[in-house]
Amino acid sequence: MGTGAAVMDNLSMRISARADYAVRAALELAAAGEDTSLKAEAIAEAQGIPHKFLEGILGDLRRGGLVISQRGGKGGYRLARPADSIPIADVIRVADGPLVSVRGVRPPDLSYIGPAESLLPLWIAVRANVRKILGEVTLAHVAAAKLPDDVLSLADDPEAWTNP
Amino acid sequence: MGTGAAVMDNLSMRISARADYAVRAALELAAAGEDTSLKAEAIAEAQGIPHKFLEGILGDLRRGGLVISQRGGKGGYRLARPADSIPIADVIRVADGPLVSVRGVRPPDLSYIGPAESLLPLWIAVRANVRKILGEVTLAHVAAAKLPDDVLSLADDPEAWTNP
DNA sequence: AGATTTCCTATCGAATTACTAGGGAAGTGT
DNA sequence: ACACTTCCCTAGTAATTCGATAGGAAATCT
Repeated sequence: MGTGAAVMDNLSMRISARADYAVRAALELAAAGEDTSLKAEAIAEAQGIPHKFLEGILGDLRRGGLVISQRGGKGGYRLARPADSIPIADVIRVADGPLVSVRGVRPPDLSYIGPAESLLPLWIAVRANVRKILGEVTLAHVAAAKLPDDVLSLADDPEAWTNP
Repeated sequence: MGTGAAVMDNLSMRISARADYAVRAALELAAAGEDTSLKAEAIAEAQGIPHKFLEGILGDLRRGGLVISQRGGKGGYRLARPADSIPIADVIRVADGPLVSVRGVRPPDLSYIGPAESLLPLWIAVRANVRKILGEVTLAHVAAAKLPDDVLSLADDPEAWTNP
């Protein structure tokens, strides 16, 4: 579980508890295999996620078509597709909902004037780049601890781990 | 304005009003030139930013060493350094805090277990990527509407402007 | 002095986030 | 039929954050 500084945050890019929990739950399912069902309680236990909170998130994953559920004694959740066909981006999107915004306004609706005119293409570029990574890396990659080389090389740069 | 996709859905990437306003104010100063002072009210007017709100943001930029202020009749704000030596990342960080966070915690302070172990390097890679762009593009680039080629090519990909 | 403009503190409502509570619906084994 | 399990749904809530506003003190110019 993530223990550490309870500092302020929230800047240009932030991954919410919901998104983080959703990905970790999906990874647990990926590790169990496409044909094995896990109960919400077991996932919550394994990843240290509040169980009732997780239930809501798993509901989102189900409605998003990423996960299949079954109730009753032998019930639980399992992945709807092979883990190598589910990018991390999908999980985050389904759990966290529509959420690309500048000041709560969607980019196409922004009007920048004067010297700020080129700001929009910049935001778009950043977003495209983030999506390139999270759309390329799948649950299978992370669960097997085998990230694609280009992603790994980004993370290997020592400067990437420093503060600001 | 381009009314392209109505739902610019996607990953949890959000630029706060504070960060957006801070960058736009800095761009206005960049356009004015390093030696020209602009009054907060003038910047607020030019960019359509609530003037009292902007005052607080400019205070942050000053404390962050990006801007120099002068009070009194001929006072105002001006850049502390040449516009081509101030990356957008610096402005956002100073105005809004760290650039990327997971659940309010900065990536290096997270700890993951089980199949989620490789999540940390993934977040680090994403963060490094965001930093690469926003650390490369300066106020001068945006104010002159001349983004670096590699950034421009990312934004030019039509798919970058569409939905999931 | 008098006008101007930054600077500081304090407050506010609305929204969002991360969770909690309780109970009903659907499925399973005896 | 019955008990038990597990998902499913709706509400609520405490804490924080966000965007914005107000009033006035301190500095600087003419």
